Amino acid sequence: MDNIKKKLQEKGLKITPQRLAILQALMSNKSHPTAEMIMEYIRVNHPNIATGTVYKVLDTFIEHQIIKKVQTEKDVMRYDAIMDHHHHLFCSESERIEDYVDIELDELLQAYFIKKGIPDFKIEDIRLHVNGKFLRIE
Amino acid sequence: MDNIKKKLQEKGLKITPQRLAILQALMSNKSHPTAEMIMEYIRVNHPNIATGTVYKVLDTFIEHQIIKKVQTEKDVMRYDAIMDHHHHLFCSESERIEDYVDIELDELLQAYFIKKGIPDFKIEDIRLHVNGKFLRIE
DNA sequence: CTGCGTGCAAATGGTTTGCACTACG
DNA sequence: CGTAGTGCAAACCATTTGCACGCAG
Repeated sequence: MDNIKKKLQEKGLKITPQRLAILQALMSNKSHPTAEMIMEYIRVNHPNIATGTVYKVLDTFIEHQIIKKVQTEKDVMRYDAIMDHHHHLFCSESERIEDYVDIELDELLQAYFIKKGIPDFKIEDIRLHVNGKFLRIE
Repeated sequence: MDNIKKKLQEKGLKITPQRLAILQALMSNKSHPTAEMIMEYIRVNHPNIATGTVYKVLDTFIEHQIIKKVQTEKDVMRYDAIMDHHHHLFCSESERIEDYVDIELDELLQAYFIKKGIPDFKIEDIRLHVNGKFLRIE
């Protein structure tokens, strides 16, 4: 929790109960929640938080690189508090999205593109979208 | 153009001027247009087409696997008529999205994941989101 | 204190929907 | 002809915005 406060301070952001609640929700919840899921989660301890505030706080976090938006084919945005380089596993049968970390793969890709390159394109970042099915229920 | 008609017939879809125009627009336009861009493009020859119709046609095409939605971080959907396996290059400075085909890479990835696998996950499809900058203006 | 952050409610904008009408097969 | 497809306009719904108030620094 102090960890969370420090994160805000480092970025020069004011510490407010709302921001703490939202960031804490995102960090405890690794399921890449939507704005609505976050609101539901924090509403227990934070009944009066406004919808607009949640979106504003999320935008602020994104601007300051504390969280990221996750791309999906649906029209609801999902948010991710893990900023280390990672890929995503998308379930083709549900809304489930999980992180996938694989340093070996990253090195393989890096080596491949250093050797091969893409014409007229400067690569900054490569993310895999792995679509498939989870075999274990969670 | 007959090619386009055949595509619709194969899927058991009725051939209508609207569908032909929309599919033709998508196939001639490799820039992954939004619904609005498609409407603008076909409005020249097709002034009376309804917004709702465009979305319905696009949804029908997606259902019948004639086109795909492209994932972006923005809240507008973009559409892609190229169904062969390919990856995407995203420009970090503009809205430009280009296709990236690389069989060698696909083979590399396939070999890698056959060997390594992902625990409790059955991979169906892997797409790279390559973020970066285009060095040549188009 | 001073202005950034919040709550609220109204506005926005891409997309969807319902229904009567049209036209493809 | 019968039904899938279209046009139109209203509805939807996630997200944004404007503004007055509140609270962190």
